[in-house]
Amino acid sequence: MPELPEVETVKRGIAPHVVGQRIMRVVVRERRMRRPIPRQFAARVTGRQIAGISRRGKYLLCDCTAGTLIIHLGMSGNLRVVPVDKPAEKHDHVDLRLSNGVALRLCDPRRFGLIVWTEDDPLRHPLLNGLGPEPLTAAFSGAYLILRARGRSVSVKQFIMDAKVVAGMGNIYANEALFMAGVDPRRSAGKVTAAEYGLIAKAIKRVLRRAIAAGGTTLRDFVDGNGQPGYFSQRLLVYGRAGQSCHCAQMIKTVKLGQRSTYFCPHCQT
DNA sequence: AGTGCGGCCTGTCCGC
DNA sequence: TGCGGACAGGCCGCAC
Repeated sequence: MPELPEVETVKRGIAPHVVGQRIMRVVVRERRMRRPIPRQFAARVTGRQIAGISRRGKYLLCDCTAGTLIIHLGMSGNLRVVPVDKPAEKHDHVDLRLSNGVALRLCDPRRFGLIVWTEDDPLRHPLLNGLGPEPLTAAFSGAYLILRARGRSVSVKQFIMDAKVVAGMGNIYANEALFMAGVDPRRSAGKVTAAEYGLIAKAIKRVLRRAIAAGGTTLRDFVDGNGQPGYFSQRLLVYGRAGQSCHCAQMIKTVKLGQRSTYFCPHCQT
């Protein structure tokens, strides 16, 4: 499931193949995504040159001449560079055929993802407008978190998974970061101390950087822009490890917080 | 405003 | 072997 490190991995994987290329042809095989792909999509996008690829939270931004493609991979999406004549398989919904003979192919079995064309400032687009700071920037810190957490009663885990608080934190890395910070995910966000938020912010940055360095986390189906899995799953400390022992020898527990599976060590996280 | 929950969607896995 | 159901979860929209 692509979270921030996986999207960053995809971005780095596809960039060398697509930046500077022209979109010669757009093939839409399935319009039903989180937002239906409009009829005019192909006509709007065809002929544009790709100037660069960037990322905001879990959104990929494909900066083109006079417009931007905003792409989200949802739960199950992947974006790959393939030879233009490679036959499309099930769930290969969109191809962008490029001037260098490759296609950028969007595949998304669960169709939770989206691809949107905008000619306005993409960062002002309703999809991106309300996003919190990027976790790997100086704007994201313990001081910022304690400020935002004032009066919040939700669990600290739900709080750091709130995209309005910080962009791009998904379930896996929220669990890992709280373990690394030694903070119990069930605690109310408003009652976590400033010192603890300092640890949480540092842990978030550390786990995301490490995951990016490992090429992301592949649990079942994540592959990068070249079809390669990520290796961070081997380094997960608590996620998916209920019933196994923590390094402290205590058993890792699981509970549901906001409908999401939550993993923690009752001994290490207080 | 903040909170909680249902819905979207398919593949996988488990138990019967 | 087949089938139903639970689960995975990012994000949105709705109700309170």
